[in-house]
Amino acid sequence: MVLPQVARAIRNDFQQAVERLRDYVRANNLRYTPEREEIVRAVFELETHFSVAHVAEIVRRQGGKTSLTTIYRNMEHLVRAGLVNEVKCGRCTDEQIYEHIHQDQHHDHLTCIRCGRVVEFAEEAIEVLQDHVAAKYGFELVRHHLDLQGVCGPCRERERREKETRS
Amino acid sequence: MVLPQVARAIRNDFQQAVERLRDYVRANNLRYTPEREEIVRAVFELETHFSVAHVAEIVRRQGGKTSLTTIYRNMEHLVRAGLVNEVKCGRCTDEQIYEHIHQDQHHDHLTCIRCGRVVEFAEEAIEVLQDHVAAKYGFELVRHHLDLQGVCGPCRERERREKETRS
DNA sequence: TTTAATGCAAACGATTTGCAGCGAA
DNA sequence: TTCGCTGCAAATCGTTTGCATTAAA
Repeated sequence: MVLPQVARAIRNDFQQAVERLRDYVRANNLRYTPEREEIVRAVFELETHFSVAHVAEIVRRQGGKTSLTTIYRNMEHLVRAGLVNEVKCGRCTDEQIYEHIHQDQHHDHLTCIRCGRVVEFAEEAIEVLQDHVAAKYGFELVRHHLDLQGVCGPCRERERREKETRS
Repeated sequence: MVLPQVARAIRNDFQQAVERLRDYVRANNLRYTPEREEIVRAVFELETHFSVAHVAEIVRRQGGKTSLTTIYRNMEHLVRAGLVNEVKCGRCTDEQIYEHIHQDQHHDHLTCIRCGRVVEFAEEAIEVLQDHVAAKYGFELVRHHLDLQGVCGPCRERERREKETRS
């Protein structure tokens, strides 16, 4: 069961997202279709990391019939509208993975290469250094992808035990 | 025309790579085939960033007839052998892009989202912070992918001029 | 001799595209 | 009424796999 405050947060994110989408649509002379709203609703039902296939699943579960094609065609708009980000993470080779953007807050990822667990973190000092680096090479930084990959505590522990058992 | 010192560097990298591959093959009870050497030779003929298709092209250009399938099957080995890295960069959605590893030196990427130019950089301070972050969450850091995306100087300049012309 | 490696063709799976019909503005 | 949007089916395209054959060790 979803906790009340979480439910509220999801609802708020969804409301904000719809708002943004409307602005985006208006600003670009596009059309606000029920399919688009259905997609946004599904997206914000999902955990932060999701694929197009996940979105389609939720859409169907909610009784929607928006086609896969339409979802694909709209992901690009959601990105441009600032609702979601494309994620480049370690084990996302086949499908493109996306994540919500919550009130514009930025974070990076720490991925466990054993169990796949993903931790999100924000480290201001790293951001500052990145700006310095970009400036040093004459670039104006627009965005970045940082994926730290390693072995998480539990997995290290497990591997330690396994090694012990073996010997 | 390739400068002498560059040619020498390429040759050295290739020699070292072959060495490594032999070690890897031996250590894993695999076989050292002419196809594998052909692939490594092609890989080190290429610019640092390349795809499987690029490798195939060079192989063919050099008169080799190693199949695409075999190249695919061997890229994984080259990665494990420490000869190349998989790269996760901004505009590499469709194909997997790889890069050479030169004497184990590490670097990150700064990509221009307009012209696609890629600058490699190494920033020790960022690496240190990454270790801190990983440690904070109980992770043992194995590797990371950092891709800074922005607009490079020339592209900003060009856009500035275009805007002027328009107005 | 053993069995990993190769090449070909077929399979796959994610994403894209052509096109006819639909509907938001 | 216009023209962007949708759905379907077919097309793409990078990558993987099954299988018979070849060759390294």
